[in-house]
Formats: sequence, C-alpha cells, structure tokens
Amino acid sequence: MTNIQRAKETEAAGEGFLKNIAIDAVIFGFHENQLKVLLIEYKRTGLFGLPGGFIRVEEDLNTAALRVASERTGLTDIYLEQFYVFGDYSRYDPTPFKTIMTANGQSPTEDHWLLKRFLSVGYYALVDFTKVKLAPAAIFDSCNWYDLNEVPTLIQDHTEIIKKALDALCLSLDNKLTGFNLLPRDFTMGDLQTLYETVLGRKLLRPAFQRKMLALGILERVAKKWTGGAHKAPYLYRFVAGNVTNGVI
Amino acid sequence: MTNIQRAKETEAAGEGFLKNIAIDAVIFGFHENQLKVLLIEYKRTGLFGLPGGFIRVEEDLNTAALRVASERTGLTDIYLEQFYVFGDYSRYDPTPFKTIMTANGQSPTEDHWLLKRFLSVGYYALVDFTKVKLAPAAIFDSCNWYDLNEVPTLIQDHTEIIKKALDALCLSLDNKLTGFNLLPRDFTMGDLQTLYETVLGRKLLRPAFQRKMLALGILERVAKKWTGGAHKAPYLYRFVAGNVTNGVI
DNA sequence: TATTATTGTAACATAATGTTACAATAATAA
DNA sequence: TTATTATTGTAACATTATGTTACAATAATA
Repeated sequence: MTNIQRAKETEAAGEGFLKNIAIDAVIFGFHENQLKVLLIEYKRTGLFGLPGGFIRVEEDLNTAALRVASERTGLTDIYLEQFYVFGDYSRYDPTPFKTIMTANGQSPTEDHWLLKRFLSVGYYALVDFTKVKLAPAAIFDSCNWYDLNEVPTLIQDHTEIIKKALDALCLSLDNKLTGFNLLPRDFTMGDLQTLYETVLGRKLLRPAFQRKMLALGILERVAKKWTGGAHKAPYLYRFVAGNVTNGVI
Repeated sequence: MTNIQRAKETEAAGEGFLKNIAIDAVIFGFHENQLKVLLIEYKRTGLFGLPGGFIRVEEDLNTAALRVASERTGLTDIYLEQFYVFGDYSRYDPTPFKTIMTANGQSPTEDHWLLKRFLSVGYYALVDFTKVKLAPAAIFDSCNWYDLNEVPTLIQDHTEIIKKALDALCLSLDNKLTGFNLLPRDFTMGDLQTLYETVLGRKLLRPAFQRKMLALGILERVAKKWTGGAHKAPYLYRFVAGNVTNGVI
C-alpha cells in the first residue's frame, strides 16, 4: 500500500479531518453583466450543491476554505470572506450524501462519517471570471457557473446559504472595496457600475457613481482607451490599493 | 446511577457534544459610562477567559450560544450576534485547560476530549447591565464584570476575540440599532450618546447626534422627565421597534 | 429671585449626494 | 470630409445630510 493509497483510505474513514464541521464556499463571478455562482453537480443523482470540504486536523480554517475554492477555480490568490456559520440542527440532512454515495456504488452504513451532523462555515469568494479554469469533471461530480437568477434546486440549505452570502456581499460593497475582485485588472466605469447594480439589484445614477468612485482615490486611470462602438471611448481604470488599510475605508 | 449522574458522566467523556467546535461569548454590558465585559476566573490557577461552551448533538448553534450566555447572566432574552469563527491551528493550546483540570484534582490523559483542537464560534452579546444576575461562584470558576480597559491577560486568543467582537460591535452601531440593547428600557439622550462614544472610542457632537437619533424615528419620548441636578431635566426615551425591519436601517 | 449647569433645538456652514444638462468624442453613414 | 449617432466625462445646480455655533429653556441651589 503506497502512502497515497493509505492517505486516501484514511480520508475515506473521515480520519484526518475535524469532526462535525464543514466549509461551504459561495464562489461569485461576474460575466456578461451577470452575477454567477459556482455550483457542483453530483453525477447520476440530479443533485446540485455548493462546493464544500472539511478542515484537516492541522490546517487553518481559512486555509481550508482557500483550498476548497482553489480546487474548483484553479486560482491560488482568492478574495475570501467568512460570513456566517450555519448551525441549526434542522439543517442536518444526510439523505443527499446517502444518495450521492449509493449512486456511486457505495453503501454507507448509518454511522458513516459523511452522514453525521456538520456545522458549516460559510465563505464567499470573489474571483475574476476570466481567470478561472474550472476543475474538469471528476468521477463523482462536475462544477460549472450558474447565473444567480437560474440556480437549480440545491441540497440541504445551500439556497439559503447563497442568499445570505449575497446579503453579506451587498453590505461589503457598501463598506469595503471588495467589488473590484470580481472584475479583471482593467475595467471601465461602466463595467464597475453594472457590477454594483447587478449585485445590489438596483439602478445607480451615473454621474454620482463616477464621482464617488473617483473620490475614493483608489482608481488609477490607465492611459489607454477602449475601442468599441460609435461613441466616445471610455477610460480604463485599475484598482490601486495605495491608501486603503485592510479593505475598510 | 441516576439519569443526572449518567448525563454528567457522559458529558465528562465529551459525549453528547459536537467535536472540535466550541463557542466563545463576549458578553458586553454598560455601566457608569464604561463598557464592561464578562470574564471567567478559573479558581486556583490565576487564569481568566471568556465564557464558553459546546454544542449538544441535537442543539442549534445559536441556541447553544444563548445557553452559554444565559447560564452566566441569568437572562433568557439576549441580543446575540455571531461575528467570527476562530479557526487558526496556531490558536490550539491545550495547556490552560490542562492547568485548570489539574488545579482541580483531575489528571487528564493527553487525549482527553477537552484537550483536543477546537474551532470557536465567536458571539457577542449585548445585555442590560442592571438586569444581569451574575451566576454565583461555582467549584471551578467564577464570573465577573471587567472594564474593557482593565481586562487581565486571558487564556488562548481570547484577548483577540474580544478585540474582534468590539470591531464588529462598532460596525453594528453604525449600521444597525443594536446599541439600545446595552441600555435599560428608559434612557436619556445623554446616556445614549455616552454609550456610542464609549464603544466607538471618540467624541460625538451633541446636536448632530440628537438630530440623527431622533430622525431614525425609533425613539419614543416618554412623557416623564428625569429629576437630577441643578439644570434642565432631560427627557427619557424608549426604543420602539416600529418601522425597523430586522434591525437593519 | 439670581446663579449655575445642562438640555433642546434653531440657525447657519459645510459636505455629501441626487439630478439635469451638455460638450467631447469614436465609430458609422452620407 | 462631414453629418449622424450613441455614449462618456463632467460641470452645474438642487437637495439632503452632517458639522458647528449659539442661545433660550429649564431644575436645582444659593
């Protein structure tokens, strides 16, 4: 038995992970003026859910969250934020995992570690959609982007988790400067405004928005201009962290 | 063996609780214009820490937090807010618990459940100081109010936990109306302002503060007046939840 | 009845935000 | 080349919010 095999067998028994505690990651992306979320489809079950994982016995919680988000997006540098721990007993529902396991030829005993009760630490991630390389379909599942308005029915309380993540993101947009993490390095003021409007779910007035963003003093106007349609070309901007301390203004 | 004895023995083995996950409660009070925090003193050790506890296997996380805060304050209706999960591996430090247990005549084995690694869900509680009836000193520990400026050295990362709770409370004061939970039912505008100033750590201008608070439309002016010193008597106000949805303005 | 300290709020100043308007383009069409 | 079109950048004003000063209105005491 190789070390790798032994490691896998250990993990199959749930050893090597903290008990009763899991991570769920709401990975947001922004593409074609739409807010996207990364979802897992469990093969041969018709079940969908959030990417999740467990914490290794000697691993930092935040590191574990980064690992979970990293595995699916291929990114190593990810803006991640804890937003809530879901710990109601009523959310404990082992049936989806049972379904997923049996659909894959396993017949877990009632006391299988995956069927125990887990609290879940909710993280949301903001990633540059254009940089993400989705993990290829695996044996048990595959992952894909879904428009936030077209999220299928999800296992357990994952729909509620996404809702709460979005609430937290809205607050964060108002208070911090997190929005930029959803955009590529260079973007127009229009891009930024559409992002804000999409996340917040309401229209903003263009002159006020531009004035406010520029007043923050964190946008560098890139000399180059865009080349597009039959109209004045917008400037490109870039986020510069200069005068900001720890994200909070 | 009675059921109670059996229950206690079960808990002594850590059965009946979720593994690897604990709760720490930062219970804030406000008295004589000072922000107080409730701390536990572990007898015969000189150690201090936050009130904490574990989650029963069929208990809601929030219920467990309420239970922890309830046990120490005697209150049943407590404003509680989750603010962060502390999950760094580096915070894992079983020595304080070992000290506490040996000081009380126990000699725990290395793999005693209390000496395992725990993530900790941080909650802060806002309570009406005048209503709290501190739990009487028990065999292992006693609890007391401490001025936030005179917090002793605490076990593990509890000092950092308090700091982060305070940060969260400051944000919450700005965005929500949580401050009232620290005051008795009736209070003067001066009381309210001092509370805000103490928590935020900076002076506020009286006319602007009063105007803003009244504009919120959530303060009912109680007809009665105060009777105090050689000057105009202030009005008493009372918080009315009327036009507020879920605390967020 | 005068004195004192503090309250409640008016009144103004300043800053932030909401709104309208328009000149400045960058592509296309004439 | 020049007009047309759509969109951008921002000025200019309106409105609201906040910061600041000032002062009349007390409630106890002298």
